[in-house]
Amino acid sequence: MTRTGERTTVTSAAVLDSALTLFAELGYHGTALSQIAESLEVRTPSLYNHMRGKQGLLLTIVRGTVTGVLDDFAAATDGLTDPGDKLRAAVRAYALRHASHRREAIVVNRDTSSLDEPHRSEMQELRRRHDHALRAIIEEGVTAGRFSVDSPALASFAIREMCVSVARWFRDDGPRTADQVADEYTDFAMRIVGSR
Amino acid sequence: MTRTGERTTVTSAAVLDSALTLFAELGYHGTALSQIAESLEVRTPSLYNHMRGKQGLLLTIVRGTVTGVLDDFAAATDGLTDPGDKLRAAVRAYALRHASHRREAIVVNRDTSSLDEPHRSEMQELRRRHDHALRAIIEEGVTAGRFSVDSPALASFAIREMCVSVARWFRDDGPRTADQVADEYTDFAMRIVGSR
DNA sequence: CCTACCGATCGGTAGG
DNA sequence: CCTACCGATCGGTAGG
Repeated sequence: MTRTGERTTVTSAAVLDSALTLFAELGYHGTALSQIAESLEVRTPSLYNHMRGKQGLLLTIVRGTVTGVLDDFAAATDGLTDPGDKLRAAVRAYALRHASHRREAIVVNRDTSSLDEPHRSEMQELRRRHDHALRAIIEEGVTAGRFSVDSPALASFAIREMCVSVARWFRDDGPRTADQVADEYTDFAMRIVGSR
Repeated sequence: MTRTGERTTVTSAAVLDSALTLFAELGYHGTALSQIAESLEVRTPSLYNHMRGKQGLLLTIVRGTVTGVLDDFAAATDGLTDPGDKLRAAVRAYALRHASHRREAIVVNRDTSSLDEPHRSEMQELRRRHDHALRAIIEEGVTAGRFSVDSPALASFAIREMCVSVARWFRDDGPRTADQVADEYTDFAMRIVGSR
């Protein structure tokens, strides 16, 4: 059935996946709906059977990713009480996500600001929530005398961005698995906060 | 002479500065030349007396920044032989630049890929050169038994992106000076590589 | 799923 | 520095 010129019915998931790839590569404003249509071998108007519009695609991508990050964080740290254990688990989950959902991470980081209001503010608020949760762990560790860092805020920024960068260079066919990278970045994070 | 409705003659530098601000805020593809013109209180065609075109603005920004990064690196590490000293100096210069040239850093990181060929490849090559130089210091330190890190490549990525992130949150009117931030990030870098 | 088409806006040029 | 204007392309709609 998979012969040349075949006609695969387009689905919402396929449109979203194509948007994800193109937004990640060319940016939201650098991608035309005609390119998404072309990659799916349909005409642009046909896309409107599977999406609300260009903004809708971006919102779906961003919302799904930021809520996923928050869910990851909650699941990873659930039940843990030691600040070291919590930081390790939180960073590991965050780094792992950036290796396994590279396109999503790139789009969220570059294009969340291209969302129309009120969605932009909503999504930025959700991102801040994760930011604060990570910082709280570091502050907790400092207070408990387990971490040694001058500014928890700076350490938190540094750790976050370090993880985000994984999305930009990780390759599935590279020399390291996502797990290995996540482990190594977790070690970096523990070193940054001076864990002992 | 600075009364309302005044007519300040537009210069190339003014066009570039306005482009820098708008590209950093809205992205290259998200910025229209009409917005740059509006911010300078002239009509769009007038811009062409001071630039080659939109691509020319982007190239000027990117080229100036990446060569500046390379020059910073050379000046900072010149004459140093100890890997610890070299890494400290290189990271300090890189972090400092991201605090003091925020807009440039944001544009280079987000929009270098929007450059037309052959400039895109040229600029990416220059960025790689800095990348390799930083990594070489780490490898040197590991070989000399001064640093302790599993993968110099991963550590190098982590340190670079950590510095880049400074451009995204640093404020001149914030609680920390650029120097203080650079110092703290340098310490983070030394911790990441396990300097001893 | 398509063709036909919309108004808006884009970067850029002509010509003064 | 401007007005006038260019072709191209954008996201999206009508209507089937």
